[in-house]
Amino acid sequence: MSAYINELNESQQQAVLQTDGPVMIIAGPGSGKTRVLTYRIAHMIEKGIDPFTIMSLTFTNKAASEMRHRIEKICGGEARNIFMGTFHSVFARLLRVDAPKLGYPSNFTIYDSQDSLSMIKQIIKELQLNDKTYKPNQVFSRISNAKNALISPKAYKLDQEILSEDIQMQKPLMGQLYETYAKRCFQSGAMDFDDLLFKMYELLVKFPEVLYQYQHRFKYLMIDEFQDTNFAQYSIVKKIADVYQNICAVGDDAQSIYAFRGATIENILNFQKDYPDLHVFKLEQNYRSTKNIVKAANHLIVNNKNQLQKTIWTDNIAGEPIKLMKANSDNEEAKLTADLIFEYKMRHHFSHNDFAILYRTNAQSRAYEEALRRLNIPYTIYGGMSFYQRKEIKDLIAYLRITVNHHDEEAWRRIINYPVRGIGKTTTERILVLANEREKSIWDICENIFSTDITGKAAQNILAFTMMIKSYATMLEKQNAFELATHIAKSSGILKELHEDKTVEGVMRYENIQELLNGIKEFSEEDTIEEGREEEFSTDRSLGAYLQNITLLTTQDQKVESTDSVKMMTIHSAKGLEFPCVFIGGMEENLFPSSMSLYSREELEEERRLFYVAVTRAMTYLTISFASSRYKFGNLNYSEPSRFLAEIPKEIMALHGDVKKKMEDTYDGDFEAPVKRRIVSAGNFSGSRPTAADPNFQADDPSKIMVGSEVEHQRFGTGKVVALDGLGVNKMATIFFQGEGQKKLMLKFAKLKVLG
DNA sequence: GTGGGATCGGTTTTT
DNA sequence: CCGATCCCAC
Repeated sequence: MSAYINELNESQQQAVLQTDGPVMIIAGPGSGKTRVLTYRIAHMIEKGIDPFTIMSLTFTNKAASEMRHRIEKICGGEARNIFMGTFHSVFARLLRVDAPKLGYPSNFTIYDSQDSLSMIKQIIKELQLNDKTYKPNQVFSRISNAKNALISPKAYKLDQEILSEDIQMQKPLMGQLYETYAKRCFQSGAMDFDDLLFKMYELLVKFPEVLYQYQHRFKYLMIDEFQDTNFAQYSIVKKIADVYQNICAVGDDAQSIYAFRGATIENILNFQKDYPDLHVFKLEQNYRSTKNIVKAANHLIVNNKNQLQKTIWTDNIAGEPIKLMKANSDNEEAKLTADLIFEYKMRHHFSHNDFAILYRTNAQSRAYEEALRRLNIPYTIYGGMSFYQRKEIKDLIAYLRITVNHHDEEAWRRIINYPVRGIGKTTTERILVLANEREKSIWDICENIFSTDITGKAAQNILAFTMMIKSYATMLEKQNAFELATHIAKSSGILKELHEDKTVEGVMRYENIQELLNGIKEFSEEDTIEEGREEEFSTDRSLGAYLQNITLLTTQDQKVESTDSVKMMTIHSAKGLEFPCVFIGGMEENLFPSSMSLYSREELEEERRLFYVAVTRAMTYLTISFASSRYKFGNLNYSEPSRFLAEIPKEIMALHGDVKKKMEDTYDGDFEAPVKRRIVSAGNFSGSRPTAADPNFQADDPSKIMVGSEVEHQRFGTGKVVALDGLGVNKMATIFFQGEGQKKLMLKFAKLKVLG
């Protein structure tokens, strides 16, 4: 037995040594799962199994490449041949070869959710349906669920049960929408995220020879985070593993947090049914966290009825109690957190990397950002609006996409008149109608624009556009991705347009484009595997490969400069990670558990598992906070502490004493009273003149409003502007003002002209 | 067809 | 808030 295996405990060793046959590893948080997986593959390779025959599905691409490096250290360069990545990226790679069998081009576009949603909106409009009853988001998730359950449009329309469901939800035409959406994606040569699974399955079912080939190539399969796989994913791996049955599922039902995406614990139960001679190993010893943290986690999770039996235990020290912080507002919560980070850092000599702030929703990051910035603490936010979703980036990418795949309808709609080239709504809509009528792609219509009733200048403009794209396409072979992208950015006029915009945002957008180009440059020149990137594309440096790569990046794959920084992310994005010092914020009822998840026991239990995941990210220090009043639209109450807090035993919790004192300092002793916050209706300003939208708000010259200005509100009287916040793209701003006799700040929205 | 102001609506989590 | 969309004047 190799030396490294001796480092493992008994159950870990057993899991590593059982390389053949169906295996399930139930691995609690911090139980050394990654190690077991790594050693297991290393052991297989040392045993003589060809790495080329191993497929390993991980949750992030980064996890895959890290694991690859670790195996490489043990076994050498052979590890390169392991087929590794996320479900989506692995299938995308396979489909790049086989998509033509299904009628797709091999350089098919991958639609991200924005593209999908936009397509659905377009279809709803075309079918002249009311988007109040057919809410695009709901339609999208319904379609997504169908695909994840491997229900085709045809099957969907034939299913009486589904139909009656849809009728009950007053959406009898869902089937038609699904069908149209699928058709339009197909005509655009595009697959959405769900298609990568759905089409993969279809491929295996429709083409037995392809299935045969994969079954005999991938003799060993490993699936990490098995609890978060959905029906489609499971069905695919099961098919591939059908001949050799060397399939190893690793997961933890207590950490299943993706039911909303179709993941189901059923998969774990089905796995046991599908493979009766299954070897099950349980990893229950936690090497990550203190006794108190483990205890808290165990006490939480027992409240879930729906779970497999297991007890996590640890030999680690008891550690400090779990700190509970109460703040008056979200901003206060963030400030206290930042203060505490500063303090911990001083006292325990942590580096910034040792801290993580976890929250339920992306929107919560804002307050933390401000607070950390004020203390000059460097931070990195994972997730939220990613770089690649920014408007200017998507615009340029749309050009690249349509160059690689001319039929991409979403890309076309996005850029057909950007920058402005005299092709208006009337023309675009006519082309869309024609494409539908003739069952052709939009590109086909544009190419033959003179065989339509579109004439004159509009037709000329369309022609010029198609010529331009064609000219880009001819460069695909001669120039590398970077040269081509740069050329496109310049000659399409995007760069010029942004360059002329001298506002702060305009300059930023320009810089973003430059950054994107730099990224493409790096990609097209690199010949070694980069951290967080799929090795599969390391040989393919084409523009098409680049596009596919970036759409399938996970939040954890996000490239971070190697700076020492506090990490901020949603709990979902924190899966698989650990930090010495963890802060969980926003523990208020309706926020966590989310008000959207209080309809059924299952949903509530998923929220509890989510909290469980958050708690078990912590190694040494865990601080949980909630605010007694949180800024929020609508009428939800965000002031009650989360019910989950009551499930942690009192004896291992403590109110942070220093924090209490700080709270007193900040509020002159009256910190007990919740901050009164009112949201006043918007006051709009057109140029320098106020409109009548908020008659309560008066200012002599609103365009001059700045910090310190005197302003008047009919109900709240006169006051001084204390701070301005926001000033986003459409120049909406929040005014905080403080009036006489009012101790608390008020919120006010106003549209302002940005000065100077 | 364009650009801007005004208005409305929506908010969980992610590949 | 922030984005999408409607509406209107040029």
